[in-house]
Amino acid sequence: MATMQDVADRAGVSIATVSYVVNGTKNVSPPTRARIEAAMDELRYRRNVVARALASSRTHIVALLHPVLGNRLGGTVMGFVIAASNGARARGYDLVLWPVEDEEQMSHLLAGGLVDGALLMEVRVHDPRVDELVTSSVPFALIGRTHDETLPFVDIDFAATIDTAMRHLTDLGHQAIALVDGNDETGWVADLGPTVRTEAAYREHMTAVGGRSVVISVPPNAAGGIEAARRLRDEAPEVTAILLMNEQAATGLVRGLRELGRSVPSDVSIVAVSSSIEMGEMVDPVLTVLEAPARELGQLGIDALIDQLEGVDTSRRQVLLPCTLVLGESTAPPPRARPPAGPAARPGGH
Amino acid sequence: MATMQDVADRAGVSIATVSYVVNGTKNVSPPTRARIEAAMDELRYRRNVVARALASSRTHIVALLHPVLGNRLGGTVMGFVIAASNGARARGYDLVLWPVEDEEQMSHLLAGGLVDGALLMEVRVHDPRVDELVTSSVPFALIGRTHDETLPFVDIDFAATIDTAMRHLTDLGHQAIALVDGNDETGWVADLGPTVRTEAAYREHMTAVGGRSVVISVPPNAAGGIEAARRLRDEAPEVTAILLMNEQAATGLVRGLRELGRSVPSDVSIVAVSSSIEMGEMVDPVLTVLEAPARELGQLGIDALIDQLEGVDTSRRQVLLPCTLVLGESTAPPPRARPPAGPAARPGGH
DNA sequence: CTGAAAGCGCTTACAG
DNA sequence: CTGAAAGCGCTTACAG
Repeated sequence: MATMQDVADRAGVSIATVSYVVNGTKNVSPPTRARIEAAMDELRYRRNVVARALASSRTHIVALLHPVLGNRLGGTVMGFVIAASNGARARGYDLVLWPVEDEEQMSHLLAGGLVDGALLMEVRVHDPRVDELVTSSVPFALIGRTHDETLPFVDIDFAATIDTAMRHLTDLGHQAIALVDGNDETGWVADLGPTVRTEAAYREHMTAVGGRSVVISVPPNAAGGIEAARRLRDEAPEVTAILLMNEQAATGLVRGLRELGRSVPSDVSIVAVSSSIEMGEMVDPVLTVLEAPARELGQLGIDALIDQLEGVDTSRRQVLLPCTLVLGESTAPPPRARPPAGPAARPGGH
Repeated sequence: MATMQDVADRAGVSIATVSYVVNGTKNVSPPTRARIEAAMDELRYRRNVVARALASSRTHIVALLHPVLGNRLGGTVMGFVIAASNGARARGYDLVLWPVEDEEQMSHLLAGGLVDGALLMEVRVHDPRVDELVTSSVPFALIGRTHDETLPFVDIDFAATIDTAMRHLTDLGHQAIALVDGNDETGWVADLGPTVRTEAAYREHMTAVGGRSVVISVPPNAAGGIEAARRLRDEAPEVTAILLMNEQAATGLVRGLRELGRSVPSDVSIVAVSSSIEMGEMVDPVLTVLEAPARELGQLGIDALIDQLEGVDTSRRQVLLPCTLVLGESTAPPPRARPPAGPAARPGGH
């Protein structure tokens, strides 16, 4: 591996001058620059990133902190990770994945000086990692928000998203709408920003329209979905539409409903919130989803972090993106609102 | 941030001695060691990993090379990434995610000296990245195999896995068994090791038992599944069981079959190969799956790489792990082999 | 068992 | 426009 000194020798200049052209930090006369570039080509020179990091005290590496607990499936998370990784590279940074158990381990890692900053995902409403980061001096960016909404963040606009979902269902004629979301033994899922904010937006909407809020929390799996169907029958049989914030329970829910004699969408409609088209297609009937802007969030998150590293004031940057409604086959008018099938039964008909 | 020099000053020793206790590279007398450890605690010393990397020419970072093209959903990939990341940390390494378009970009990145080695995923049978790596001197490990089976690797044992699947189906009484796998415009999916090896093992099995091989390749989505159902009816109506190597087409396949009047599992059985329990649960009926050992592969892959970095001879290490059969609801005896329902119809009955 | 010193490959004021 | 030189914070023969 050729070093900068090798290039300097071959071009007949000092190592400093090579550094200037490699980094574009100072003007170098065209002839000198040409000689240096030729030398670099001939020697296939690649600047050693470790040496650069030590000398400049900037590693150009950023960490993506992912909680070990939360390795949920979900195309959303994967899309987000990949977008962040690509976005970092596009700006000359590398993304390292750091599985972080708790805030203590996090500080430990951050103190090693390997990374210039950190990007947090799966942010909880009460997130000790964030508390630790604000007291430390490590630059960071959040995908999601804690309860402290004065910090910068990029996140899904849950209010707008739930609004869209509700409008879609209301336009179809639904009034009794329930929310089915996720839960686990640790309480981790229940404290996630998306869970909390979706529920808040849902309750707010129901209160505004004078309806009753029905929230059912079940584990993120097929059994959870079946349980949700049963509890809905027992606790709120009037419900004709479900907001689903638990994609892994989707198939179980459809199945549970069917086993109780209710089919989707003719008896009950389902809208999956903050999901993906791919996940929606895994269900029969194909789910109507509010597609999470995973790639956009990944990109915006990494941009916020890198902007900050490069001196841009991001302290006031708070970005909210809504999910996009993608119609599937799981939503339809509620039974009573639907016009009867044949002309014979049409009320007030001929 | 305290430096090693700060620690040395406070403990009244030289910086070299501090380095010896930090790294455990030389014996240090108990009293000296105690003084140094106290100083480290008091100063909250953390060794600067960048400086260590430059001095030792070992960064303790390894890259996980993931093709940008192949950002497929799939719990398997995510599980594997997380296991590799955890496994690396457990051995004192960090994993960086590198989205790599092609082998040229890969070499470029590797030349920067940031990583000690690379772990490849989504290995294709003809993989230019691997060709490039063997000619370079960068240590690497493969999750998957190319056509060149003299290289070390860790991979799924497709022969054993297909064997298990076939035995399960054969035990139930199936004989006409088809393979439905994946395909895309680029041909990328078709060249993936798992696709190629599953098909080879399937054909071999069918030939051995004197059956006809039926292979249907469709896009990895709901429409693909529906297409597969139609083609099966047209091209091989005798088929009573399907090996599915395309989890994203699963729901479409079940649905397509049903729309053609064939239900799962009473008319047609399905076994999903190299899938996950989570994905199987996304389908109704819950799929019988051959669960991929994602976490084990991630762990073994990272271990192979790190062992190599630490001087262990891994040149002969080839590990194959079978998938595990997890029974769902999608497999049952074929229609004709099943005993009729009531005693009235029992052949040879009273 | 401990230390002085060279060196890893760069960046960056500073001087000319 | 170009260069000499200090310095980033460690590791590692080598010497004692």
